[in-house]
Amino acid sequence: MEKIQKQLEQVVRQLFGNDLLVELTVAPEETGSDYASNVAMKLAKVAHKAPMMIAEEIKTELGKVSEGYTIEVAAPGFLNFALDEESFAKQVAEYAEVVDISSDEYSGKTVVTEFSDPNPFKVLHVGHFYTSVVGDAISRLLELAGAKVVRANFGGDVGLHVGKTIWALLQSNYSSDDITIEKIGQCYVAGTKAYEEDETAKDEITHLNKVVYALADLGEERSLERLEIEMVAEDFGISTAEVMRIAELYWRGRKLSYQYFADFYARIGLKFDKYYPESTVAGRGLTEVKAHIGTTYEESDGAVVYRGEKVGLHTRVFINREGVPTYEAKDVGLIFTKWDDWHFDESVVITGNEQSDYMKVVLASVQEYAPELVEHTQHLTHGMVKLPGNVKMSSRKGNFLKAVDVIDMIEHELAETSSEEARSRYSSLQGCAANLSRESGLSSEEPQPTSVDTKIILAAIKYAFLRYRMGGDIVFDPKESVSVSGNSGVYLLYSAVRAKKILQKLKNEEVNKKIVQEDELQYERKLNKKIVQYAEVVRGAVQEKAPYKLCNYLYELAQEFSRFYEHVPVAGSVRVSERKVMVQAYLNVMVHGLGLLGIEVPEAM
RNA sequence: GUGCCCGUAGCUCAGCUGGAUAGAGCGUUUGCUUGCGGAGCAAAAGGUCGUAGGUUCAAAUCCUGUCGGGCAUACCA
Repeated sequence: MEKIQKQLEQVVRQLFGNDLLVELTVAPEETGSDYASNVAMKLAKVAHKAPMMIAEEIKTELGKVSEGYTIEVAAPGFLNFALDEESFAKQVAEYAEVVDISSDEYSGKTVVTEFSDPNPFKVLHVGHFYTSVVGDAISRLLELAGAKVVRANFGGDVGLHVGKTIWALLQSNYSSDDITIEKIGQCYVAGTKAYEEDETAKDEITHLNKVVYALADLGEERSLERLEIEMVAEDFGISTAEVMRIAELYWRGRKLSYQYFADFYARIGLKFDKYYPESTVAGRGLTEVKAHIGTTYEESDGAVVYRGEKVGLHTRVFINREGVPTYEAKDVGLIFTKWDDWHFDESVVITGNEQSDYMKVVLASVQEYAPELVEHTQHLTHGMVKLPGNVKMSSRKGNFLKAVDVIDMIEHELAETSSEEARSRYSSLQGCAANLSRESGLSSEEPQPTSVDTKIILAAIKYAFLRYRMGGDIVFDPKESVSVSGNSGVYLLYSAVRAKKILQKLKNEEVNKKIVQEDELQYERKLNKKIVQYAEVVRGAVQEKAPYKLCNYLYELAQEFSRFYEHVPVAGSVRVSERKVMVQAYLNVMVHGLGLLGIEVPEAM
């Protein structure tokens, strides 16, 4: 394809002295060709000639150098290219050997990807699952393109939500020994409710929040020292015993939270290179913002704000009137900290789209005094995860879908299946759901080696998240995601496993000649055509940081293989050696592509 | 009010740096099981691409208006 493109560009330049962008696309099926170009029609305007005539001229000229393909002209001026069997065979044979599509677009570059970003003291919900899967897939794509990727995770270990939670924990008289991640989650909901409904509670929480900031500033060790505790107690006018309790609850809860995150990430096969708790960047953010008061930021109503209106945005508060840095200032601190840590060539931040304008304001402010950091930063956003039927989830009320619930839901869906036949078909999946639930007790930060069943369920979920274009809300349908047919991860896995089975069979093959039907060659050709497009698709997916493009391609590829599988015998055929190459190439591409999505292919299903 | 995102088949989505008859899956209807695993394959029905204009040889795609939905819009993250 690249060869055709180059030759075509050359001819266009030669004939028309014009180096406009020559586009080569995959030709529609009915044309019987493989690739198509519309240059002739684009040239019609500048050359003042009929498109068909231009196309014919190009065809004649290109025909002199063309090799391995034939050219046709179609109304109203398309140039269609059909590859010879040998050209296909050669390319497919390369994929059968090894999938080598690494590009150098990012070679030698450092990219920091930031995603997932859960807050300690809050529960991981389905949105974290989604953004984690998407962020990891994008990271993998960038790694393939040669980048050194640093997966970063930014989370609010200080902030109002912590104040609310600790307040409720104190109200419930919990000690640091008997809190669990579940109790913390419940107390966050209770604390939020009190904050909204009870003025006294609101004041207490605001005050408590400042105590927590002070303790976090000291760090775990110092904040538990007698001398420091006495000073904090004096500063905030509360008893040393109370400070002690708060400190213990805080550090214990924080530890439980980070362990809970690590456990979850390990279960889904993901590992972060760097955690940036907000407490570790808040100071830096405060310093940067304060240093630019009067130039970039200004004081207003006792707070420090940035007037986004001057660049078409809105005003946001960076330091509130209590002197506490808001999320804005912490994000400023994070940008500088990342820069100091990695000197990134690119920083990719992935969050929900509700933060779109927020991030613009933060970046616009930093742009004024550290433009080089902002120029290398890209903010990607995604929508919310919704359930079928437009079910809304509210995290404030606590009635939302937890990340682990996703797995439970699938288990539930499977159990609902009523027919005897289907039940037995699903039994292995049920087992794996149970397996995953059990694994929740594990506490290793390394990604867990996954069993066959776990691979299937993770594939189902990850694929269900990744197949949508990023940006808008997505609908997660548990039923469809484990669906054994259609555009699902399970379907892709199944098609790959079938290919494996064919290859295993061929190891002890007996030659049993079968006549090759004419239509079999059509299925071969279609499969080959699809396989050969892989490198191009990956390039596009990397460029646009769009894993969904890869998903779409892999699904179409699996479909093409399934058709081939149904209609074309491999074992025993006189074309067994040629077909073996195709199957091997298909399997290699599928395994490689799914790998880029963070999905593993099991040996059997 | 202002800004951003979205609107394509009953449902969920591709297609959007303009190109050939707008494509998939689910669901519905109908076929295919001595066969490398039927967790599959084949086929049918289903569309005024929200709507009205404009630009162009050519518009789902670009521009403008408009309607509908979502998000953001000062001390949460």
